[in-house]
Amino acid sequence: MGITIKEVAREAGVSVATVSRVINDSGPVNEATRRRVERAARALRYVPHGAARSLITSKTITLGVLLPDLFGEFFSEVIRGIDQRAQRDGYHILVSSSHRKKSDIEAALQAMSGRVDGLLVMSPDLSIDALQANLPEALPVVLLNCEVKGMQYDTLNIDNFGGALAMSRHLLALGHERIAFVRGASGNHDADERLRGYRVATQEAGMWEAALELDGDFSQASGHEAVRQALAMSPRPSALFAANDAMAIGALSALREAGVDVPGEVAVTGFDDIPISKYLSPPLTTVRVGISELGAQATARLIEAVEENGNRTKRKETAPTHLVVRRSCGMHPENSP
Amino acid sequence: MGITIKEVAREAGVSVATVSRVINDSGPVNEATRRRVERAARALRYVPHGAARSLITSKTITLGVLLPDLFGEFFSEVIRGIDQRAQRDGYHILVSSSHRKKSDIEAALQAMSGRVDGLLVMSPDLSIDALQANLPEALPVVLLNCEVKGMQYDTLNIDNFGGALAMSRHLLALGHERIAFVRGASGNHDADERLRGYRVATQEAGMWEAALELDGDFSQASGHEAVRQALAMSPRPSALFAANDAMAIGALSALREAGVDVPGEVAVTGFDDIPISKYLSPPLTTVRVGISELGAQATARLIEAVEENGNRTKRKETAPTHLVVRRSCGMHPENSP
DNA sequence: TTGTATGCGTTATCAG
DNA sequence: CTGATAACGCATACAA
Repeated sequence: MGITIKEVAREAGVSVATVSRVINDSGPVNEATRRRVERAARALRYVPHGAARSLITSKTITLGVLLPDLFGEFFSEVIRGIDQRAQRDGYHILVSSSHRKKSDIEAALQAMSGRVDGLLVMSPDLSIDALQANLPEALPVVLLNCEVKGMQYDTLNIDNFGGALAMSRHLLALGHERIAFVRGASGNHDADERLRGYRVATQEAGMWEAALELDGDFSQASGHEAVRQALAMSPRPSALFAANDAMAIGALSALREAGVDVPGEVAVTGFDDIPISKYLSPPLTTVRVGISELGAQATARLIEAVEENGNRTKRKETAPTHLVVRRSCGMHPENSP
Repeated sequence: MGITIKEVAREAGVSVATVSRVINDSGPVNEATRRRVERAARALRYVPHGAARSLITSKTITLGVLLPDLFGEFFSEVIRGIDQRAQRDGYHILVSSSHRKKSDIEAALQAMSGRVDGLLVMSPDLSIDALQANLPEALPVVLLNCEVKGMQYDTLNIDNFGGALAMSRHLLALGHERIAFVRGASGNHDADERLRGYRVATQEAGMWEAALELDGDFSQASGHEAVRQALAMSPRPSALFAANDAMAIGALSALREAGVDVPGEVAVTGFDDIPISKYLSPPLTTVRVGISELGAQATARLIEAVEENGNRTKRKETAPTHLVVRRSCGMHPENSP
């Protein structure tokens, strides 16, 4: 057990109230006394107990972050954006990831209660119901890239559909007639929407073909594998649109191994715009979504809700906002087939 | 404010003690009563208040993680390793990063107190003194990749020197006579040690030359820039050893832009072995350190210390361990100049 | 099997 | 300016 405020008070010959005033710089305190208290605190290596503090102030200066996984640069970027914004406003982040089972999520949610002032949730598999059932009524929540089922929570979504649609149209405009698409993880909301964008674009151009849709799971390895299938097709696709950058990178490496010229023979595009994309050769063309900004923006919204909540203004006087992050395509692969 | 145990007790017509027993499954309780309590709890959406719980049990089931930054895949991997291990043992992680100023670190350290059961610190710039001054006496700490100044804390270090030494010797053994080295961030402990390994190897072979040491700061951009300098030299180096993978990736892209064949004309090697390295073309040769395992191992050690600490066994009955993570080189670039 | 009462370390509200 | 003292929400000896 550490040193408590009580021991500091005794050491300094004052009451705990005075020590508290000195520590928090709240209320008036004689300069000499202040000095005595500070010296005592330092001598004893006193550090205030966070949990006790939270209990009485009902503030934790901490934001809970629920993530599905921590693989690859995508989540790294999201966390970075979140952390940066949080830090800027003096908040910490309590991270919990890799929740496969529903019970895991519930446990995490429960464990967060009383330890965080707000919650940032990015869990495609999580239902709103599960959230509601395991969350204290009053906790502000921002949903990041979750399927919006109700309107009760603030949400922030990547424009998956629009991005994929625009990129597909772009490729079509370049004259590509056979565009292969590497799907994301099955059942994943992002994956579904991107696929939908691809389908709408290719179907409206009369270029859709079931065989051109390749399996994938967002991993580099699956992108690598998809290329093998694509190369076996005849006629061979002239463009490959991967549902995320990681798969595009895997695809790129497989194409090189196979001695296929990129983008000469096959154009490759991704989705996400993770930082490393710029340093690949050739630079990966990708739908830009501003990942870290996404995290930062969501965090900003959450903090706003948290502090607003602090004013006990009945909460929810402001309607939930539903933002969609616009994206732009890196319109790069100028090679027409 | 959320629902408290008291309200559940009233709703169920029992005392708070009974509710507590039901929630924690501690102590005996009549089956019928249990049912009543559970129903009441569910009806009210009761979720125990974490801070209050921590206060009385002096357990937070949370590990604090102090990181210097969150850039790139390296830290992403470290966090992943930490989080996985933590989760496996039922702990959460409270992350705090980007501490440039000393005051930032102190603030973070203080804010963690009472909110975590142990601390994982990876901060090359942090002095042991600063740690001691701002940490409760009793908090278990594991230092990850920090310069070991004293023996008071458990530490886990990458074998930076050994890895760089081995890689440099490997390149020399392949016949390279002019090996350029891209330094890491100045003042960084890891960077210094890797540089030292390179120097010892090249000097003992009589191949060291001041001009071959290039500036860098661990960023991809700096690797990119370093290549421009290297290419301007004459005679041109036949190998480039970057102090981390990110810079090696930047170097790779610059070399491609310049039309230089890798590894034909210039061999490129890195340090860290971040996951993406495998998918570059050509695959990046790198010193393998098992980043996520590093995080996992450190976490395991910390949890051990935490739980040992729980038994109030006076703490520190076990001597601090100082592990050095062995590394191996990816002995890949078989091209001799 | 259940309830009462105490205390965890702080901050906040009042008197003095 | 300072000091008692009551919360905060919960777990737990101890009584019943």
